[in-house]
Amino acid sequence: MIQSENKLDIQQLRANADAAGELLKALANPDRLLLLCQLSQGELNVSDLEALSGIQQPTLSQQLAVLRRKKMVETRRMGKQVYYRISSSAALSVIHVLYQHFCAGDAK
Amino acid sequence: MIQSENKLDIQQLRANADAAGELLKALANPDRLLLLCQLSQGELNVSDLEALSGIQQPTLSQQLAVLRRKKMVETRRMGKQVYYRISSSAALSVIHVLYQHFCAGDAK
DNA sequence: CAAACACTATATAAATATATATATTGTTTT
DNA sequence: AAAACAATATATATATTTATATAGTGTTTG
Repeated sequence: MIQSENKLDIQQLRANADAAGELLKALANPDRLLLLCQLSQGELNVSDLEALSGIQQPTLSQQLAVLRRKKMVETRRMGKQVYYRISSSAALSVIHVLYQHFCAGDAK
Repeated sequence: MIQSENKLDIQQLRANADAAGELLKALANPDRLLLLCQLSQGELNVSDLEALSGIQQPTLSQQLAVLRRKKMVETRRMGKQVYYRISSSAALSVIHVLYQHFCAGDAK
């Protein structure tokens, strides 16, 4: 039955689109992109991120909380510092593509 | 001056993050992703998109309007039909990456 | 030119996200 | 144990997005 196969395809596609949409919503904010861009170079603690991004502390914590909640990052505590790293390979892939398109031409 | 160089880097990064954020915001919705996914295979008119996506007409028009406004797609009229195609290469790149991560394992 | 068709626009209520200020929780140092 | 430090949590006003209903525009057909 072509009709029902087609239906299934749409449902499958929609499920995928929902999942991909969740990922993009987690990334679709300049602050969070900036943070993930820095983290794509390796693990950093919150003070590092604050200095490298120029994001003020309350906003920083709020946006890091979003990234934690949406499973984009994982953390590890060492003494007073909390270190962040990217935990989503899909997020990392998107960050790389964005880097190509939006940062590749920048002077170093 | 290391300090001012650093400042410049942050400003440049932020400008890039703003631009990339605009792109992701345009994509960060399941309906729009589904539409762009279909369009990544080639040009389609609105009736095609409605059938292929299962999105109801008013929502479809609203989301197509968003994609037009944000310059993700371009259109061309042929008689009564309006044909859509992806006009943003950055969007296309992101769609491809998402396909790899979220659709690659699907049964055909 | 009127009806049908394909599509776009407007309106509005509800849900989410953002900006910003303030308070709180752990950890180390003295 | 108190002070200082690094980070998280809460609160709230504003803005943006989404869902949904309804109206309108441009094109072809009879």
